[in-house]
Amino acid sequence: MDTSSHTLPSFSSSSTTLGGSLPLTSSPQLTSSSVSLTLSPVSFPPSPTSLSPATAESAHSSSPVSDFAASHCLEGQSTQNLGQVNTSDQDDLTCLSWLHQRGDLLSLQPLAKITPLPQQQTCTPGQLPSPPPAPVSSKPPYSFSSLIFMALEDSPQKRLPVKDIYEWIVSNFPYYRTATGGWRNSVRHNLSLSKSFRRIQRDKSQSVGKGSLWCVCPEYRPVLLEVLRKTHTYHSTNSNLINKPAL
DNA sequence: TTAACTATAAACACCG
DNA sequence: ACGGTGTTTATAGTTA
Repeated sequence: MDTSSHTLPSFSSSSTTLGGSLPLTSSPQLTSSSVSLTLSPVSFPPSPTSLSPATAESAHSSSPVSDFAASHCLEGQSTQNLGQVNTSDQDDLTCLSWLHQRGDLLSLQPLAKITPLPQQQTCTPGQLPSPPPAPVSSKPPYSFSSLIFMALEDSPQKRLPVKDIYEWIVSNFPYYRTATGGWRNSVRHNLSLSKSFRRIQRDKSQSVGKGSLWCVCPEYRPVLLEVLRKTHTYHSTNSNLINKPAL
């Protein structure tokens, strides 16, 4: 089985969340020149989730995500890597390196700042105001790849163990607080299959708990960011047409 | 209709 | 033995 076809954070709008059943109700917002993400406070009345801290903080240009977006540079990685995709990747049918060559990633329209969820404060204490709690009945519009991406970007070290990724998602997307455990399997599945994420073997001397640390592959960062941008654009465009509850 | 992609479920192996 | 983690396979749904 060719797993490569499953590994990319595709930004084709064909995903279940992005272009599929359109279960969404939240409205992620991407901002301007920093290509950062912000949440729309009112676009989706039944907005259950909000674009996480990543998006929220980006409004302040202070979150890891926004920092990344602004700098287009990964921790320990120079920007040159962003445009670099090795030959093997380019040969890959699923290679999305062309995205890196696009010049419109910095030309997103500015959007309204959002009000972050209260849970976000648990992740980034002291940085965000407390918005009213969002309903938990609707599924967030983000693919698991996006969720993982946001979680990793929001971590100080840009890397997290699976357990912390779970916690970040639950903290920022209340839907998953009550969702059945299958989504965790999906998270692990995504981490394992997606080229966007890389496993970092923990230093045994520092190892606390099980598992490895995961980080975003720098060359796929723009791709993941584009996924978020497209998600945002899609839902912004259709917010007045689509208001379908999650499954 | 087909390909591509994502979500979900399940099975299995490994490790602490 | 158990639970968490990581990998792999299979299947279904959706869009282009």
